[in-house]
Amino acid sequence: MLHSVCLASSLSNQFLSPKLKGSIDANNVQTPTSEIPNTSLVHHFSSPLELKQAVAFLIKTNKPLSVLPLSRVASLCALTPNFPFAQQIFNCVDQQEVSVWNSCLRNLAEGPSAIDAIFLFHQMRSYNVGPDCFTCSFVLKACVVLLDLSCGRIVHAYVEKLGFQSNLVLLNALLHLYASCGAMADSMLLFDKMPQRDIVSWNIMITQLAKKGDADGAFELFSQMPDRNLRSWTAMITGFVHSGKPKEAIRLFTEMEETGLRANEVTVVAVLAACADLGALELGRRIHEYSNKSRFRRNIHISNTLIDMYIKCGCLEAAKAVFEEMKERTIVSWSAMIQGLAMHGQADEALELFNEMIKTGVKPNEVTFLGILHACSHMGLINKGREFFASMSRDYNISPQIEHYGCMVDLLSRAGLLQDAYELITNMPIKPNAVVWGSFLGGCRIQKDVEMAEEAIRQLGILDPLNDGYYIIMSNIYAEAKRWEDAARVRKLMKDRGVKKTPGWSSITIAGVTHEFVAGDDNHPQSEEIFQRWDKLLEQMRSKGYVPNTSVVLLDMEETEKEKYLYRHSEKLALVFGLMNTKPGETIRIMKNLRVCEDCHAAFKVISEIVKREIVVRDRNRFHCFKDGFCSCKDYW
DNA sequence: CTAGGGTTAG
Repeated sequence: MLHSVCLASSLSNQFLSPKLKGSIDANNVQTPTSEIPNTSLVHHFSSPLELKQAVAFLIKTNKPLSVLPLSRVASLCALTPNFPFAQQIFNCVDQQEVSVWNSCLRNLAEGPSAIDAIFLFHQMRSYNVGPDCFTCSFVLKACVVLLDLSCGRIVHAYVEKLGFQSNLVLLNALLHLYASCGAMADSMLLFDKMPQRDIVSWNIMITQLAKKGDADGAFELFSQMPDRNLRSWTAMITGFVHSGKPKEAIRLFTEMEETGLRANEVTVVAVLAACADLGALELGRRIHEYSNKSRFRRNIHISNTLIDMYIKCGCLEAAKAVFEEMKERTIVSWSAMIQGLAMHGQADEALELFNEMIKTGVKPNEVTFLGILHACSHMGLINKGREFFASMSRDYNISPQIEHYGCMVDLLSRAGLLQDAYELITNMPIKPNAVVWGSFLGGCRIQKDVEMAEEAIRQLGILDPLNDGYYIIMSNIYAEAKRWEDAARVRKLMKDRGVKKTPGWSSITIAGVTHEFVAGDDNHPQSEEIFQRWDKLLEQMRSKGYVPNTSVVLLDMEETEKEKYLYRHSEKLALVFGLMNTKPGETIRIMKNLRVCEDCHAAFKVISEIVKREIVVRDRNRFHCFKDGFCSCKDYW
């Protein structure tokens, strides 16, 4: 961080004049004892007082002032007009020397106070010092950090005025700046009219387009570019992941490997993130091995992403193993692990981990609390949840965001405290969004409270009228209350508004091939066998006391018809297919895009006992791990 | 002497 430039030879003569030496009375400044070679103070001072101490220390101990890092001295003085010696010190600097300004700018732009670089740049202009291309480069860097578009435009004007139009480094920095400030049109315009481009120009555009969610546009550029390096591939893979296209990300990664390029740390992180989204455990494991074999095995980003990948693939134990063997952990590692335990319904362990984290001296952030609140919500720990919610602002000065309120509403309404939840919604300082009302609606369904649900759906009709999920829940609530006309009315409303129901699907991956099932699916080549196997299983299930719960079927029809529907739910098809195509005793892993259905949940518990297998289901909210007739969610979900 | 692009938890 402190790459200060020492102009060793010239500093004592040119920079700190005898006049200055005289102006600091070394005997009146408290300095560390001279026995300690206080290199840290001499090199790393960050306040005027420390600079004063450093100068006094050097004078007192008869050391050359030339060891002081010029750029720090100058930037400190330039930025601290109240410092009594600032002007004098500053006057000793050759103010017309652009390299001195550049050194200061570089340090500031790279450090935590990029805003000072901008300030210094303006001051430099007021001293009538002409910027050169390095000045522009450093200032642009600060502009990107601060998203300071207007300063960036000033620099752009200099670039034009000073004739740097063909300097690719500067043009690329401008591309980056415009795009990251949201001025994508300016960025594209510049990109289009650039006399020439290099690989960096293309990579910037790919990254930025993908960040804006335009993965197709990014891929078009990726396909067009004349040359690609590892960063191009990585940028595009990351772009697909961020645009919710993990399959494309993995396909591209495979293609990259075929060209003979080897993934580096960043590529590995991107691919692991794709595996996490897809639940692609086998590939994830392969990448883990590859990463361990490579020299970048101790990369903290990779470990963090591995934790997330294993969690999202349902391998809590593997995630724990990665977490345990990390030598250093960041808040991301802790938060990911806590969130993972929450997703798997292990609230006690999540809270334990939180305490351990606090003991280690790591400060929680807003994401950590989201994980903790999730844990409480998934296990119905009402008082603990309330306590943590209060604690986050009181003890850690983190004000709850809309997501935290969403968690609390979920926690309260799921636990049956609909009134408390409603009060929280109406009293919260932020305008409740669709997610908040959606959580409330979900609670209403569990509590079978039609009236409250109607209030929620009114709000949701305004906040998120195109989201099919809310209509489905409402219609479900009516259906469960046997209010078929109302249920039909909601369905019609949905149709009138042109809202399409998201088709539910479940998938299972066997030997690297992912098989997807939708409800009633008879397209799979093994459909007949699946249905037969299910009928056999059903007999065993009935003898264990399984009774089909036809109330989850929304349509008004005969009971036997309902059962038929029920038995063709996508998760059941995927499970039976899995049982048929894996070895006895092997864990079955299923993914579902929606929440798992109640009847399937009951059925899976019984089946896990009959077939003596662990069945792990990842639904859109959390994991259910079925084993010996029980589910890890303890039926609270 | 000095400059530009790709990374993790919700």
